[in-house]
Amino acid sequence: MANIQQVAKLAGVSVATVSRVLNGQRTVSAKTRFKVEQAIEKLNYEPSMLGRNLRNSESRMLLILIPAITNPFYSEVIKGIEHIAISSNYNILLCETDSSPERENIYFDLVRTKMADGIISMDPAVNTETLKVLAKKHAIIQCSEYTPDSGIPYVTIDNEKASYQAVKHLIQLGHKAVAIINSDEKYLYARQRMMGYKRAIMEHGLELNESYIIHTQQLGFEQGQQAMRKLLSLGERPTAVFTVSDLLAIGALKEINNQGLHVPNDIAVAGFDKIDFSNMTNPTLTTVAQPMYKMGTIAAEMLIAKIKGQEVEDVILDHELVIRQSTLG
Amino acid sequence: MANIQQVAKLAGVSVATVSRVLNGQRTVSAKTRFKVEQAIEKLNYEPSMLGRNLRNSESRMLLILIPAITNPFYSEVIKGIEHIAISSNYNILLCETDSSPERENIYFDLVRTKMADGIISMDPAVNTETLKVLAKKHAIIQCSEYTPDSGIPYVTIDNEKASYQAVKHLIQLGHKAVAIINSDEKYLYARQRMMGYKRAIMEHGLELNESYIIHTQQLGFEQGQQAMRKLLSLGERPTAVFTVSDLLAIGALKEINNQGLHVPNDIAVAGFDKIDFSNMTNPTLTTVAQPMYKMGTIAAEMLIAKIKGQEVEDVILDHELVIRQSTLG
DNA sequence: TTGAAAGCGCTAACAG
DNA sequence: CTGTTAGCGCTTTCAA
Repeated sequence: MANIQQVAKLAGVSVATVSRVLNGQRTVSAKTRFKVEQAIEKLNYEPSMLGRNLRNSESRMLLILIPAITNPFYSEVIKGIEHIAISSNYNILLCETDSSPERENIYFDLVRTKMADGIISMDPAVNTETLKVLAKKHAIIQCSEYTPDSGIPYVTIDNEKASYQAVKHLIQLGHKAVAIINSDEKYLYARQRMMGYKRAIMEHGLELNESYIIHTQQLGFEQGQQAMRKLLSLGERPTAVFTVSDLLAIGALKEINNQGLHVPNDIAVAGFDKIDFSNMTNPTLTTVAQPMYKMGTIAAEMLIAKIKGQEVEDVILDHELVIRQSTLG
Repeated sequence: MANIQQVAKLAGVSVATVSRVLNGQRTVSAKTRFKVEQAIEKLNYEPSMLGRNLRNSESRMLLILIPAITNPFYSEVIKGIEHIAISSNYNILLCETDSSPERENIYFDLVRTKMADGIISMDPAVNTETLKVLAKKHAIIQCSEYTPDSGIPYVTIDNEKASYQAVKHLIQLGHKAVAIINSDEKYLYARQRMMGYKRAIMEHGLELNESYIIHTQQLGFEQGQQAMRKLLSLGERPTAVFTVSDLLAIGALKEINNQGLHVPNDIAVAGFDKIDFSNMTNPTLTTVAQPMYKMGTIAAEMLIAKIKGQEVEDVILDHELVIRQSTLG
């Protein structure tokens, strides 16, 4: 591997000049530039980022924290982040925390040790205290889940409203027994979506039935099945179910089918996220579309701005209720 | 941010000694070590990887090339890679090529510029020629899709046999009209799986019907739907379909349902990969299980060995036919 | 327009 | 057991 010295020698110039050519500075004469380019070509030279990064005291890496890589919601957001990162000459360090604090801490070290220039945290289970401390010295953005009044900039949607609209949709279809499958309310989004649910129930003069409120530890398919099983075992079972993730909804769908019931005729189901799979089920799933890709691009732009030392504002993106077969009674 | 100099000064030792403590060398007296640790603590010091990496001429990053991050097959493999990487003190640079050569080349630059120590390529559409050239100077492993006789080590499964077994399973259920939805045969795995299909057909004395062979450009849900639509429009439609990905199978399932037919009674369906979703469909999907996580761990181990300069052998892992509802007539 | 030289933060060879 | 020193490959000031 050639280095900048050898290029300089072959071109008969100083390393400074080679560096100038490398960085496209205009203060190099055409003749010199040509000589340098020739030398670069001949030696097959590629500048080492190791040297450049040390000198510039940056890594040009963005650390992305997600709880689980297999969750399609995150995949889509990451696509957006990647798009912006690449065009700004950054790369992505994708890290799966499994919502484990130890793992999380290993990854935080990446920014402490300068291996990453900033963090986009998408993990609802992130240790907020650590994050706040870290945010004092490093560029950090929260995406989707956030920490109010922490001073850490975030991009998200209006979860309360989204949830309200989904539940309202179910109620307007004539449903009076509407259940919710929510995740643990230690998460902000879960609390917000619960508020939306309750507001919709109240505003339409329905009764809040505690047995129609199920909490799950995770947002997966199995949890959806289990939760639905509980709901179906009730004396008076709900006629509609709103779940806070599509995976939960797909699990619920499956369980309803398994018990010989029909969606939406017996029970209507609405999910959240609009992951690709929500359109592959039978029936297709009514769901709240989050602008995942957009969310990713905005988060990346915010982070890069923050790294540059600019001030950034919180962003709340629009969502959209997508009505499909699972609620078309 | 404190650096090693400041720690040395505060501890009253040389930077060399601090470095020794940092790297856990035994040649430091307990007393000195203690002083250094105190200083590190007090200054809240974290060693910069930028300096270390330049000095060691390594980045401790592994570049993972995948065609699409949203494909659950890759997510699972990545989990395996990540597990090994983390325990060997490496990090993952996840790069989505979209099977685009330009994009791919940008990522190859990461290894050329020392931002990554090696590559695990999982992209079937990777430019083999470039990869071969790169492999002369850099550590490269292929995972799942590979290039025979290229000298690039790989980990994969026996695609021909897997395909053969799946099709044989369908035939043994009594099906005589078995179709295959395959991807473009410019890919090795597609050719191998086609061979397995043909062998199964031949060995059981069935006739090879060209109209039962469909090729798709991608492995997604929509392509599965479209392919199935073609098959269903045939005068004599197949009674069983084998697809080379679960997403294709799920698309096929959907299309069959849409046309008012029943799986498996009217048409049996078998997929490939055993992604999580293959168990969420209704009916659940018969599929060939690839050991995705295992494949990831092996690929990572191979790559790290290769980076260390060791010789590595190709690995062929076992697969397994998982029989579920979609073929239980 | 160009070059000399300092230095980013670290590790390791060598000397003591 | 510990310190001195060179140097990894680059960028950037300063001077010419």
